[in-house]
Amino acid sequence: MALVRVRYAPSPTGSLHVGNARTALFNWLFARRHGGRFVVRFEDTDTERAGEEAARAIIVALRWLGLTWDEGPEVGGPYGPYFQSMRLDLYRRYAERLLLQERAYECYCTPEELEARRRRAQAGRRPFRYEGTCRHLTDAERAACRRQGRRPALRLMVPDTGTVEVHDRIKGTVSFDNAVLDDFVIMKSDGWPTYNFACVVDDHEMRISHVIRAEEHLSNTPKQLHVYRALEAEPPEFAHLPMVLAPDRSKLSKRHGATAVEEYRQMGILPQALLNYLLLLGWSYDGTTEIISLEEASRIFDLDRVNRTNAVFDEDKLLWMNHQYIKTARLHRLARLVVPRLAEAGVLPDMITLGEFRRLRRILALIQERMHTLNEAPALIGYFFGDDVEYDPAAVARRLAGPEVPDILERAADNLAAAGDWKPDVVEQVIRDTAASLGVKAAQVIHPVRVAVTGVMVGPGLFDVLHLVGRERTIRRLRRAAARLRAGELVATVAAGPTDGPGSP
RNA sequence: GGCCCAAUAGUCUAGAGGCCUAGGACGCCGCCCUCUCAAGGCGGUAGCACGGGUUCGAAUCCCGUUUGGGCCA
Repeated sequence: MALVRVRYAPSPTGSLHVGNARTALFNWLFARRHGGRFVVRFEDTDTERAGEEAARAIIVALRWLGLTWDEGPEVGGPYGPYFQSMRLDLYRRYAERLLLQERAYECYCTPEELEARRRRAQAGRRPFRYEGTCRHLTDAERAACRRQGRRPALRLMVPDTGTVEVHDRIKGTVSFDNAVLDDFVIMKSDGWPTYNFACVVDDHEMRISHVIRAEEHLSNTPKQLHVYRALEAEPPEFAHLPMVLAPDRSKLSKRHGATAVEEYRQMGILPQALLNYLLLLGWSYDGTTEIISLEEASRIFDLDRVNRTNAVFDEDKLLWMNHQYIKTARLHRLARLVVPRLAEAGVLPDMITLGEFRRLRRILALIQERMHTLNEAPALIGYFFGDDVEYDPAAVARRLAGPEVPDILERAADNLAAAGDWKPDVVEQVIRDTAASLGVKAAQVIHPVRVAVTGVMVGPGLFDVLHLVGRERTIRRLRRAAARLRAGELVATVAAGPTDGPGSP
């Protein structure tokens, strides 16, 4: 195979959509797999909507995902610039050549005239197709139009018989009747190229060998093939990816919730997890293997295992995938990821000491397998920090409501204060001894102590929790909770609160 | 409306004529483990859109219908 050169060519009209991220990923992987080059360029000829800000957002998102490009914005390359709006001269040169070679012609029909014809066709239940009105204008007629102040668009001459065949790596051979095509516009009267023209000129100029893009472009491909033909250029290979859809099988849009890579970043999704999830949307390795790193994927990915059916974006599975990556993340890395979110939640200061960082790592070891997204971190580990805890009313009602609870808590506090080394197994022994001396089951001590110290009913094993919460903090919270219970504070809160549990003994 | 693509459980997928009484995963349900919640282990739920062909034999090939998606308008 000749040098593989692929491109991701987004239109900068918003943030990076997850469907587009998958397209970028497949291109990136294909380039890696075949030792090729991955090019990024912005198709910003739709001046109304395209924006610099959007381009920036897309660049940031691609960087965050780790989909680096060999040529493109910010990195440059031999075929730049990589914004179509900066390549207008090029399109004009190509267009002029086609005009000279009489493969394209000037069209002076105004939008109003075309619209009228379109309506007439619709009324007659006929598909609208530009009939080549201006194909055979004489020089004099053209001059007359220009004198009226009309500016021409440029149309490509398309044969009206025969077929064009798209040889697609994924769809197979797809053929289109030329009869359904018309002499489409390649340069608009305002001097800007149309999508199908600029795209082909760029792919040709940039020596793109494989065009891997979403299926929505399949219907554009016959037109593009006509442009290649007119340019006497060799078309690249095409591969049209199935679409990524919303749960209701419509196009994934804002009303379905998060659609942008950036939103998933904010939700606490890891880039590796998002990439892995996206990889499985339309591609599979053996039908069984699911956890595949980018590195691994870049060795085994290929187009022949891309399927042809549209896929629904399933957030539940993404969350599961994220959990897989969080579970197995190295603690050091996880800690670094989580610090900003803890700071934001006010659990930790922005800057923490090395000692605190180390303690955080040990805390994370306890909860990493129950964390599905990074932003669950504050709720999961907030109680390891600070003086006081917030009590979940339901937890208080369920575990602290009994009349014997204050005694149990104080007894536990006393015994823990007198304990030897503050280690998990020592803590465990003390708690079990406390239960024994009180003549109750261990669970009757464990549950109230957990709620008194952490404020919630759920969490890792209690002895590990107490160990890392720390002796002083543990004892302080136990005594304080006992006192507040005696004063009727905590229970009163519950009685007045909306969540009144059964209040078990 | 015209053209194009597709069709395996709620979702992602394996399957390229007999290996399929259809495999894996998410979700959901149950059990085990257990100080709780997770995690983990075990088990379960649920599918070849429909109708015709071809063939000794079809999830797999062909045609049609239906449904979904895309492009153009």
